[in-house]
Amino acid sequence: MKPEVEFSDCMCLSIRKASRNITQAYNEEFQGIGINITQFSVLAILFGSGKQTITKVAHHLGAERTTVTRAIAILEKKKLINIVLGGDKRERLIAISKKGMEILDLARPRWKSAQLKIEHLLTNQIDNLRSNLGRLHHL
Amino acid sequence: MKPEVEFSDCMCLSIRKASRNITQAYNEEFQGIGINITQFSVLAILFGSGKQTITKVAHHLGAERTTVTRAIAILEKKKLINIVLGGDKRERLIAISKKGMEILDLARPRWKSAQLKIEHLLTNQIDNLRSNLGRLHHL
DNA sequence: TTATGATAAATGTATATACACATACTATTA
DNA sequence: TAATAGTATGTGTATATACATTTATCATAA
Repeated sequence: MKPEVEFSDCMCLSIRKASRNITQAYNEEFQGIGINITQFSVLAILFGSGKQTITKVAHHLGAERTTVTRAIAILEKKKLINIVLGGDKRERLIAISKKGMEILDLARPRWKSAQLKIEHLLTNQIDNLRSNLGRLHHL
Repeated sequence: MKPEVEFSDCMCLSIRKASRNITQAYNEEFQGIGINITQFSVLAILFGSGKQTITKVAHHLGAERTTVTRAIAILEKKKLINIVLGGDKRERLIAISKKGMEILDLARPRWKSAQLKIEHLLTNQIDNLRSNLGRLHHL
């Protein structure tokens, strides 16, 4: 009683499972730091690209704007960012705070450690994988 | 003012972004069907492997048990599954319902279409990618 | 048989994600 | 200038995910 379509190779299941696993691996490295990989990625972008709107952060991350809005709210509650109004009163400009910088410094080696573990696991295939993932822009 | 660690190649960001993109691609195919790719995957497992506990469904999916619990609740509300108690009263045995079968039949070609689009996009690299993703078990 | 440990599942809480809709402000055009 | 279109953001709602805790039941050992 086999279905006409073979479901066991569903790419969506594969990628989502991998995404969960990798996310957990990074978050384990972040234990005790006070942020997770999501928050780290926002702080890293603010550090690297400076003060900017939520919409721009979302573009940098390739994430939904409203998803970033919720992430920003969490970072604000933790005092890891500063939010100021610009000339355009629709905008809220987000900047990493002093406390955010301190935590980012703490987190960087943890991120690097997680990154190296993944890279080690995927040796020689990282470039392939990254280029595969990059193609997904066009969906 | 470059950080010591290059963050732009974060594997976690890459995979999560890809996961969101792929999930959206599948869900677009499912528009109008009444289920999404998550629900489809549960129904497909119930169809393929028969009546089983939530814990076993979670194992099949490689997902958190409590995540599956919430997914089951949604499928139950939609009447796409039947839940019965077995001899072991701790267990709830989940089976696909008649209505679930009908929707699964509707959804199968949509799934196949999404799958083919992804595979086409990743031609010749699918096996590489799948084997990469498969390695993530060991994290 | 009773105490204890193991197992299946639900629930509470926090966060991540997507989409529809609402709101406020800016820019442009008639 | 007034009307309209566009932009930045927030909020409501549903679902996905993870982890801690709780509850019910089963299995096993004293």
